[in-house]
Amino acid sequence: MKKQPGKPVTLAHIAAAAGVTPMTVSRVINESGYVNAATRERVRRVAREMNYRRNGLARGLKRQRTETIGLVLGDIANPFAAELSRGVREILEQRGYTLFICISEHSAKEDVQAFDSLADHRVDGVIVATRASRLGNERLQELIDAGIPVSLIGRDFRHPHADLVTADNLKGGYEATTHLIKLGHRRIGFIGVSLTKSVGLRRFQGYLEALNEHGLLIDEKLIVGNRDGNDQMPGYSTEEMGHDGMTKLLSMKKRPTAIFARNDFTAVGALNAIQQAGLSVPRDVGVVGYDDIPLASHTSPPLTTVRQPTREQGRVAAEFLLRRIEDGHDRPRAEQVFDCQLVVRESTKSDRIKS
Amino acid sequence: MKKQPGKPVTLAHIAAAAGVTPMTVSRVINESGYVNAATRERVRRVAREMNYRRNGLARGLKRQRTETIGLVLGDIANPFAAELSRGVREILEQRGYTLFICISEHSAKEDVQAFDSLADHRVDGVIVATRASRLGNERLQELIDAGIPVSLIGRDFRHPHADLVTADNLKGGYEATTHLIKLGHRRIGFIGVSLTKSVGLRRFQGYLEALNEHGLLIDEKLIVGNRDGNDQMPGYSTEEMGHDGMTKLLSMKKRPTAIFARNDFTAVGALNAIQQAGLSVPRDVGVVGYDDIPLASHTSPPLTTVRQPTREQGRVAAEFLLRRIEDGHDRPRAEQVFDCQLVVRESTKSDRIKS
DNA sequence: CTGTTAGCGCCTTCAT
DNA sequence: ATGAAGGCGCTAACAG
Repeated sequence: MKKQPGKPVTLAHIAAAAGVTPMTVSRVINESGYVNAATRERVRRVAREMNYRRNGLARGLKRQRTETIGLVLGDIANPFAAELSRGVREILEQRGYTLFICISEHSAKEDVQAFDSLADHRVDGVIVATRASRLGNERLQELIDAGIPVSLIGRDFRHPHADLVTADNLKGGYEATTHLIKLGHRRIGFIGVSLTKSVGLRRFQGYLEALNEHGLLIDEKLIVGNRDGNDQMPGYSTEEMGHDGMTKLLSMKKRPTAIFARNDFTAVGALNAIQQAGLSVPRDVGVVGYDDIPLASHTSPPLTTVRQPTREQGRVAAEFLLRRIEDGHDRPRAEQVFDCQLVVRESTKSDRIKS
Repeated sequence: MKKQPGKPVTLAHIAAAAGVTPMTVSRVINESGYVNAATRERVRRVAREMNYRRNGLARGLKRQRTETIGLVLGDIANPFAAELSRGVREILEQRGYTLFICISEHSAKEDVQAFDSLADHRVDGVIVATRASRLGNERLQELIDAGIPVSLIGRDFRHPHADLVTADNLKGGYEATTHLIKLGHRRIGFIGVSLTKSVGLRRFQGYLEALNEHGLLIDEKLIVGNRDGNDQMPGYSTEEMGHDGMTKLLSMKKRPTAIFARNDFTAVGALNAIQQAGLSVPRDVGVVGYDDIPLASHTSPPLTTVRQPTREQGRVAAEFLLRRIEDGHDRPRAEQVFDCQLVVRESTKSDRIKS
């Protein structure tokens, strides 16, 4: 048993070099079972000298688990996704799991590819934080039925054996809009509707409900975004949507006195469009965003927004998943809905509304 | 061979159900070798009905490759990292590889963990885009020596058998600073020095060289940041550093007339600090950032910055890696340095400098 | 404390 | 066009 140059070192190589069997080496590497102290040291030394790396494929194949979790994200350039993954990692790390992230760039096809890759490589479970799609949901269904533990974050999909974590975006949208109404605004615009993103849709519904409940008419002309369902654009470029949408709203004969943007990036784009038009926030137009990204407190003026406990959602999703991995596929689904919190800053601190 | 509920379906299960041997099923699944058309259809149907998913561990173990690439990123909430990963994915996808991303949160320890996880799970190669550290470099060295193909992006580490892609940050910093000097600025601040991030360090060196070469004195008081080397903060929160650094600079008796920020987030923070102080950009203070993130063209005023071909760097790193995987470990190292490009926008469009 | 046996699920090779 | 044998590298279970 001589090591070939180029081929990876195996337990057998080390065993031969140390004059023991592969099993003993395995015990040393995994620190399991009894091994004579002297033998252990010798094996350790040889393994180190030969630059041994264990083969996770063989190990996983034998043990039927890989201590590995997959996370599917739609968009990597996104403070929300980042914060989520931090929460997930926090939990996984302390439980000894490794996290592999797959990006689907908001495409259903790549979503499916990500699921397949992770399932094929036998991760012990998958956390899915991409938005729903017919294709994606179908494959997800298959995965779960095949017994792969799945935990969902903010994805509009239910299955009796998949856990779900969401934020109450409807209520968040409702509160953001109500905040503007209470400040005296009567013509409130919405920037960033899209028919495919369920999360944004919820926020929009909250906006509609608030208007309704306060007896305000819904004016379609105050609602902008890409409503044709064609929104392949990555999340971060919504600054552009905010900018363009706001510019459009400002060109109206009776422009809105305030706007609610579907997320903070959109709001920042709107902020700049307003300032470029020579108007002032919040004096001429009040602005509310959503997500409370780090930038939100550093814009000028600082942005009123709705905060959701993002990291906590990641943590809980990870905990749900680990529990499911331990308890097995039959565990009934857990669901947790998190409250959102309005964060009032300067961008709505208006005391007189121009009508 | 009856399928146990709960256990995954294997080739053997399908073979039994379809009345063939596992080998035939394997040929159908992989579309390799001759299989009778009728048999093929039958096997396909059974596989579909049983919701078969191939076991990538067994497959990889046998074939000695997984068609899988690992990407190690320091910070996920970062347009730069996002753009990089898009470039990488573009190439990998068309070549049939799957990408798994690991995040190290800018910690050397987690960097090493990521390397180990990926190596253990036998990815075919690793792309590393985290900043250098002693620990990380040591382990990287071991990986490469063990024969794992490695491609580096913007990481200050050289090895005869690892490829490297970088942007010329020194030149970029030099040109950004020279731009300000040519506009007439004489007191130019730098925000965001840190002794550990080599990339930022290069930009800073460019700043120093430009000052030197134009006969300007270097004023230490104009240089702010966390110089104690203690910068565990994630990249995106550098808005805070920009804000705080700028505030500090503005409180000086002779404040700078322009600043160069180590990246766009820092610059945005500075922008807002300036405006909160009641001053105007570029009239009172000119601002230059670095990276040309999408936000940069949507700030008010739009931000002058330095663009690097980020996605292209990802593409080239991926191409280097694939070539190395094909050619084997002995392939000599490839290195490509990309030029950066100054993008002039409103934040430096000053025609009169207040001194 | 250490070794032997066997098999995880798949695919390469050779045989039919 | 299909099957049989064997082994990738590792470890559970049992034997000594």
